[in-house]
Amino acid sequence: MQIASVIVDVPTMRTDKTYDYIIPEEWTDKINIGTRVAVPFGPRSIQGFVLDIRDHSEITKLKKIIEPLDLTPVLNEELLQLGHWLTETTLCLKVSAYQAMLPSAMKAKYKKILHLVSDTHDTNLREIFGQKEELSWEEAEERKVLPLLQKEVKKGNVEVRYVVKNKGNKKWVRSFHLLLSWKELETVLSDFPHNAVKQKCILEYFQKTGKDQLSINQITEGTGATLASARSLVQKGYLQEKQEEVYRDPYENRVFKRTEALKLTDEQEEVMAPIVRSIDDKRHETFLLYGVTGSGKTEVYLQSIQRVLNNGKEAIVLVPEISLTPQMVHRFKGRFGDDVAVLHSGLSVGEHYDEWRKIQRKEVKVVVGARSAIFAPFENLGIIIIDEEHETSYKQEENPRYHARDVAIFRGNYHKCPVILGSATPSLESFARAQKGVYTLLSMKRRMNNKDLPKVSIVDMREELREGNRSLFSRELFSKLQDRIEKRQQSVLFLNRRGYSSFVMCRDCGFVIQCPHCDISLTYHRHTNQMKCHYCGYEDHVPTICPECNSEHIRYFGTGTQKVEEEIGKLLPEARVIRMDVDTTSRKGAHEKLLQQFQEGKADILLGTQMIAKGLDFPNITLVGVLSADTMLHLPDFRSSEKTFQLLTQVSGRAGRHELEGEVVIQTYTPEHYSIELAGIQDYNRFYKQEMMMRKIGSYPPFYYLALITVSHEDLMKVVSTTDKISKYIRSKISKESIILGPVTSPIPRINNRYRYQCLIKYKREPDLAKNLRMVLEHFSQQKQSEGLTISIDVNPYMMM
DNA sequence: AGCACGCCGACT
DNA sequence: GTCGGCGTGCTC
Repeated sequence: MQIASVIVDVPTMRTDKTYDYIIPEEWTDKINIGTRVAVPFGPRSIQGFVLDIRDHSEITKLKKIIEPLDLTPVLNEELLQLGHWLTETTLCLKVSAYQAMLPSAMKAKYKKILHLVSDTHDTNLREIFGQKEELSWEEAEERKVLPLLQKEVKKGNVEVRYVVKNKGNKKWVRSFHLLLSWKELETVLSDFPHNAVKQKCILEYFQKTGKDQLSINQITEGTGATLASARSLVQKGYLQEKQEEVYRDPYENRVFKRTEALKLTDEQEEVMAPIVRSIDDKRHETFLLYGVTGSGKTEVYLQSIQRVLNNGKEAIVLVPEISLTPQMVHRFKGRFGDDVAVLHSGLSVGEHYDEWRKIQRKEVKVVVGARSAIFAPFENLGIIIIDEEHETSYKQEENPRYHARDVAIFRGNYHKCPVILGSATPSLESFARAQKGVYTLLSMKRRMNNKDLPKVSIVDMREELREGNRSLFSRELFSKLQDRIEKRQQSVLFLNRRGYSSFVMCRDCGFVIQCPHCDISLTYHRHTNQMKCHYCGYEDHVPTICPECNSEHIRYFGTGTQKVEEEIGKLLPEARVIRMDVDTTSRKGAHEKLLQQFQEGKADILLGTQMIAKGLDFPNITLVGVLSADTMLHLPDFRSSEKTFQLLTQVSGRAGRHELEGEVVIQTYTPEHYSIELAGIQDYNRFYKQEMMMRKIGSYPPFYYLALITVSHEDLMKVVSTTDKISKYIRSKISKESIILGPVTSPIPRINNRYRYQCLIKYKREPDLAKNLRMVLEHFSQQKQSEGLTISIDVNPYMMM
């Protein structure tokens, strides 16, 4: 007898272990390690992952697996190992780890069904069920017969069945297959009964198109006939009806212009050499490809991948979500055509699932995608590339809290293949590792067009104020904007995060309206004239008088993209502006469309947030303006300088990428800050040195590793005491070289009426830390359940909030 | 997570 | 005396 060890889909600590089940005879060849299965668990049935198959079990009262949910295993040996490693390093549950590796379409849905026991003659029950034997739980609830039926369940007249729904994700199309040869068809048509015109039309359509298979849509569109007519032909034995599986193609009807490999520059040749060596030697090596904006990193990626494909292997390319712009997709599809699958959050669940299955069925060789694409189920990986390596979106902010870079290196090790981390502004962690020789540093210092980096001027906005300029634009930026419009060149205006854009404040007493449930200020939204909390979703109208001092001088402050747009409208009425922010790009495809319009020269100014910082590569952009460089500098985050520097450098890189020279204007209230000053002269090396010094002084990464424990509960006292207990426990278990900060309040002390406290651990080497942190989770898991206490642990956090 | 079992208050 | 509240504990 075969026994399967199964991880069940119940995301709690107490069930975070394998449960043994008997594999029924009829499934022995279908159920393998890595297959998803439906299993009984208590009174219900749920989904599980088979992790192991053995011939005995210590458990005596074993149940049987209900059925397999896949024909081929969804997790291979590598992904199983990877899942195990994920749970160990990020302290997450095993189910969460495995689920994170699969498309969300594979997450089971459960359905409860009330089933009428067959020998019941109760007329009342018969009436409720009607002709059917079954009734869905939801329907019973709706018809308000649930309490009655529950009583019948106790009596044994009705039973509750639990069904694991392997969501019908595949898209099927009804199609008809011609069973006649072309010659036979001709004969049949020549003598076709006159009372069946539509049927004749269908056969003639087959003849006309010369296809031996047509979908029902093609038939109805081509002939006006209906399904019934086609079915009649099936009856006559001329056609065969089939269900054909089709992929939903998000890039359907799109032609990608085929591109050829470009001639590499000397610098590109130089960095290619060690990468190619690593590919050909089948040796794992992590490269940090540090190349200034416009130095041609993408071409290096493309040609490395070509090399890998020539060796019969596969490639994963990660790009940050926001830069999954059509431009990047175009370049990959253009070079590798149908060998490319694209995975990103803009796809529907079904589209995502289809792309994933193309990978699983080995129908593609290259994946371009956001963070989770790192789990693409390739079995013969030859290279992993992470573009814009420094981007924080590679870190998942929910369980499992993994960093794609770490997963990439795990997989690179497994497959003995190179991992390339590319950036114009590498993260300090990566650059430090490259300096230490852990990664191999490859540099590209020149732009491909041999143009200098754009000229950057930093404008002190305090000075502007002193001179009486209260507008959003400095005189310098404004005159340059005017100049570009006259010259019919394009400009990009960059504004920081929407969340910090505008808040509501009283001008008399300075009172800022905060969320009643969270300790952060509410954001003003122009289109609804409401204030909204970005953490809990609370919304309210803007008050007409200040709740604090009753003054009427209450208004919104700060600068949102909408406000800038209005101001441009006033100052430069002739300028055509395209605004890109969360509001204008939320509709599917809007992002792409707006960029398209800008590219076609339908606007003079592109105004936007974060999302326009990357990937823009239009020849006519000659001016980039950053309206306020310091908004993110003052965030309570040790990486805020790094983020500011990266952002300013990336944005500046948008200008002058082609023939025309580019200029950049950065407006700031703190021009003396090193991250702004050094971004201005685009001096990464000096920034690196300066920032490393700051990190050393603050005992932050890359000098120390971090682990952050956050405790939250409605009761402040409980939070403080729990965090204190945890801090004391960790202190007792950890070496003297490590630093523990806590308990301290979280940078956002309250979200959704729950108080938040933290304990931050800074360490260099703590082999037992994961074990101890797991102890903390286990120890408090009981309290967690009963009292609603939440404890989250983030190893190597990126968001300190 | 769900669900059963079990022990206390407010009702026919 | 019972219906139903949700605290506790378990699921191979």
